[in-house]
Amino acid sequence: MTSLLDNLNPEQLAAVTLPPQPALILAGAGSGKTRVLTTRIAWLISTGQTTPHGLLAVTFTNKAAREMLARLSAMLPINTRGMWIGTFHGLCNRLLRAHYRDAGLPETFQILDSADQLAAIKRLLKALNVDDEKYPPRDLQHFINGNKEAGVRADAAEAWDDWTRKKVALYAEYERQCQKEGVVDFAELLLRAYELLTRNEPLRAHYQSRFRHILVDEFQDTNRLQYLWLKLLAGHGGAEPAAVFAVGDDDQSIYAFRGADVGNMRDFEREFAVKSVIRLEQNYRSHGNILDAANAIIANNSRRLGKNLWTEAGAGEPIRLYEALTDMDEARWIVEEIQSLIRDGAARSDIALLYRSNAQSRVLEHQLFSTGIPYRVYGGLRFFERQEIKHALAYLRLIANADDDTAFARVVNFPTRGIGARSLELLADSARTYNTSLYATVPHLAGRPAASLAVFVRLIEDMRQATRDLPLPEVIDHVLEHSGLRAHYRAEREGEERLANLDELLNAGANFISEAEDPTLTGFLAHASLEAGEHQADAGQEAIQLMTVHAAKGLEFDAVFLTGVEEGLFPHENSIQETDGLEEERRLMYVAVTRARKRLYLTLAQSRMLHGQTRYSLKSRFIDEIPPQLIKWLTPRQAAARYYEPSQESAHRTPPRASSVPSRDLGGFRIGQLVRHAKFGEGVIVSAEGSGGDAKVQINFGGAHGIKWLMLAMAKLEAA
DNA sequence: CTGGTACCAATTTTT
DNA sequence: TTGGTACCAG
Repeated sequence: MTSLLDNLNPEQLAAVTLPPQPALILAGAGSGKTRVLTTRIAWLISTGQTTPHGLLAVTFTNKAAREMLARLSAMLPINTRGMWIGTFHGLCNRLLRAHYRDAGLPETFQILDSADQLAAIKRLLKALNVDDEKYPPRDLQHFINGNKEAGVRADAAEAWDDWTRKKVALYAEYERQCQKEGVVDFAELLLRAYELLTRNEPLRAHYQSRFRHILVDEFQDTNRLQYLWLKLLAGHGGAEPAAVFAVGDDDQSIYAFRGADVGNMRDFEREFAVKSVIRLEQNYRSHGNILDAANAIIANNSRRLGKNLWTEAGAGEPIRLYEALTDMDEARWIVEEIQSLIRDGAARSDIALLYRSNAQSRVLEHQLFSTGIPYRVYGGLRFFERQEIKHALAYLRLIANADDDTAFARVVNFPTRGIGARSLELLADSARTYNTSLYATVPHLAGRPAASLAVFVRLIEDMRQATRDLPLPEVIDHVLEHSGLRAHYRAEREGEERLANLDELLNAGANFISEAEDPTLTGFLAHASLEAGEHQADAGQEAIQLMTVHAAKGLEFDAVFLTGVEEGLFPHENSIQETDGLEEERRLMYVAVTRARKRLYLTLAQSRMLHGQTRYSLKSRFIDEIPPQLIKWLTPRQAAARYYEPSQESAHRTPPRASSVPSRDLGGFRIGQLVRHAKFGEGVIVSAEGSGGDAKVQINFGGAHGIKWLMLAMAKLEAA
């Protein structure tokens, strides 16, 4: 029993053994957060304070939930199956399945992923003849999800102008459509579960008395609705509220753009009158210099809950900084450095290349590829998002729930069976008149298109009959064969991979029934929506790891190359306009830096190809926020000066694409040159117009002043 | 219904 | 530059 608590540091121990009361654990990067969370659960159970049945633990990703379960089984000889440990969406799905009638849903309700939701919205706009220029489907999707995540239904949504009123009306129409089809989107899972518990007193009382302990991971990433859901489930304000154990790090909140609200941490502290705030600041991951840099960067943010990382490990190596001329040079240099790291015995999978935006990966990939270094890029399409898989799932969904119009529309003519846009329009109109689903409307239709539609409906009916009593993998196999999907991809020139993926779907089905708690077709379909597949699989593979900084959250590597550390890129130029955008970028920088265990490289390029044109940028302000003594410049100081400066040093260098820049009389200045302006400070000349006395130059001064056009004659520039 | 082409926009993303 | 989408001809 005590062995459970061995090797915890004092703060971790304090957190794990807190009495049952609201607690907020501020867990810094690499401070053993998951360990504290799982040990807390194990401790609660092994000391008899609760049973596996009496607690609920919630995470954001399936990966985190799985890891928690795995660690828990290693700590305690209990069967974790059936425990309420999972993602917000997974747990809400479970709740809604168990009480589908009370929630007003069909037993086999389907879950729309984001792409399905968008398709459903487009279909709705078409059916209602709405101008999708004025109401872009994407905006509407954002509007609907934003409202749902704030806990606001269409009938409660406020509108001050016609445009918003129309959006609210469309939101209401969308709700109706989903209800009719028996489908729920991701946000709906949460909102529906929340409303179920709000309205159904006995049910609420049941779960409130059952879950006496609620543990929340990554609390800083919760949105408003998730917070309300937790508050409700905890019985906050009641006589015997559950003990909510919230773990998070406000400095690692990087998902505000998708609704995460760090404010929930403060609200939690206040509303739950949290007495125990525990800071986990001892870091077990990185060397001192890296932590010092991270601390220094994040100290520039205001409104922090406050935290400073430290380590017992030594200072370690300095942070290496390399400034290249172009993005290609940057990539070339990185790859050379990687080769030398590998020569020195580094494992490829312990080296990561991080970037702010996905577009940056191309150059890096190109260089790695041509050098023959194995690499892996994270963040592409996931298994259940592939076209052929979505098609197969659509057939399965129709078998489970024929009213699912999104699934219907997806495969009614795939493989092609002569059902064109005309017929579908006709069908959709009819469906509107009868207020039935597309599928159910088919028998009402007359004429030629009706015949081919009827054949399709017949096909689905036959498949449903034939698979009624088959085990899941055989159901899938039957559908693949009889839908014509296999034949279609067999005939396609490059269909081999798709065929292989379809076979993989069979395996997924087989795995599912051997492991799942709900081994039904409906269960499998929910699984496919909620767990689209691993972005972060094959971590053990011997390859260099490439990913965005966002995707790297939670991971760690011996050596990290953070690339493109430039104004405009990181911090991203768009973020400057957003409220608190810069602070979120800084948190992102903090996350990036704290991924490194031993060695951190920051790299940047003076010019970079972006959107088909060359862009010139300055080094990121975040570099200036790192104490200079922690940094080792790998670029000689004079080389860090701009190559296009008319100095002897750079005279022998070939300015890239010099010939493509039209030569103009810019009074001795050149495009790309670093200059100083009396008021705006340092900047790079990005482009120019006119020449001689009329010459105007566009200068990128970085975030504070941005990009400006100036009359050369007036600006009194000097070379910096 | 397929294939071509013209146009546009272009962070970050889990469920 | 790239990728996605939207529209038109065959």
